[in-house]
Amino acid sequence: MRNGTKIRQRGRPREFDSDAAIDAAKSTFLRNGYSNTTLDQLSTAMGMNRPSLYNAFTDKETLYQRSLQAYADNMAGLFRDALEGESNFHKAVLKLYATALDAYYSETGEAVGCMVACTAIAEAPGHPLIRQHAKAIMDGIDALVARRVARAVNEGQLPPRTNVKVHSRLIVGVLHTLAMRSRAGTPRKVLDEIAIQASHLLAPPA
Amino acid sequence: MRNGTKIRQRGRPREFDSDAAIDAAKSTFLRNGYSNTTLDQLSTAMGMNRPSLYNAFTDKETLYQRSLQAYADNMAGLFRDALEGESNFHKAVLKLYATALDAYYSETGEAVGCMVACTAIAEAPGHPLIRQHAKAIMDGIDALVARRVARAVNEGQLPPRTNVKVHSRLIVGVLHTLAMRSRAGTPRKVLDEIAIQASHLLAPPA
DNA sequence: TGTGTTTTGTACTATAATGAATAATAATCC
DNA sequence: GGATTATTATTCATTATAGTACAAAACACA
Repeated sequence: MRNGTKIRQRGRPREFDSDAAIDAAKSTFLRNGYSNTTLDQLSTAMGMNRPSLYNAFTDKETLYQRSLQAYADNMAGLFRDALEGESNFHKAVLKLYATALDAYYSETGEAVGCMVACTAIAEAPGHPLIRQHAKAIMDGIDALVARRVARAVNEGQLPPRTNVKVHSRLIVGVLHTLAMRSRAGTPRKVLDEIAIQASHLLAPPA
Repeated sequence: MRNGTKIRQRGRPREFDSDAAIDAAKSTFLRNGYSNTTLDQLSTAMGMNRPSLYNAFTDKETLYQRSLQAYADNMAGLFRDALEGESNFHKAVLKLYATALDAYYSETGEAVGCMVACTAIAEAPGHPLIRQHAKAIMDGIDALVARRVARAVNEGQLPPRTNVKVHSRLIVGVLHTLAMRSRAGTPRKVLDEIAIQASHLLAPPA
């Protein structure tokens, strides 16, 4: 189904690139949230009209889920690279936070935070599917970090009695506050300080 | 203007209690978020029809701001009591987190998290006034905690070189992840563990 | 060249949302 | 009791929003 590797279809060819369209939807949803985004905004941003949009992505909620998953996949990749690329655990956590902040502040100078923490969670009580999806993504990030924490324990960079699960959730918890605060308008400099201090407490250097 | 201490007005008396109405609006907004809440839902929950609602509270955004402020005032009071009521800093932080979790899980068994973190922040990019309001409330909570942290430093329960501002923001940051995770559907037991572990790291006992 | 297939674009429908106009109602003040 | 004032209840106007019907367009295949 993905656009890059697709075989020529039978009928009239699509005039949009599926990945680019999802990417545009992602940015729109990330900025405006789910409920506050209209299909007109989406179809404009995605460069396709509503019937094409419905034909390709079923409806608003499905499109949101697709966008959310794309966002999560991308962020998980970035986080994994940050964590696994550094053998020093302290530096790995520092890099994790720097990577997150780069993403949270990326969109055209306006801080938007994290799509999961700042848009999906808001819809949780009213949209069970979105809640479950958000929960699953958060669990995935926890697990990603847990693997790195377990390695740090094995390599003696964290005490052997460390509760890996809980400790990972605390490390991820800092991502949550960074997301919140960035979207609230806190200057990046302040969040850099928080990230550095957090990495000292949660991943003591040497 | 508040209802409890009000002098008899001239015309027909109001049939609703202002505080109770705001409280109902608060619950509705907290659960559904700002954009996903309709004025019909609000007027039903508040037990008044739309014209009365508009007459009393101007419009949706103003009503939201009033509700948000009421929520923030209430939570700030609870947090202050939790922090100041305990002379032992570790226990104070534990109590802070327990207080927060009680609130995040309060509404009829369904976890709703924090109104600021989970509904106001979502609207931040599209509604500058809500963003500023949320930022101000978060700064207030930071300051509240900072006072308690400064006291802990003075009383030798934290090292003298502690960066009070940053450390407070980390303590508050744990509230953010608790809010996120509760609304995502994480069982309370898990969040209790996170809270305990966080208080050990951020407010070491003795 | 013609047929079948899928997408596009225009236009439309039904519904839901915010907000307001108006008249009836219930109190105070004189 | 009559005037004044503020609130309530009904109703409505305007806009916008999600989703769709239908015909024209652009391709593959034969």
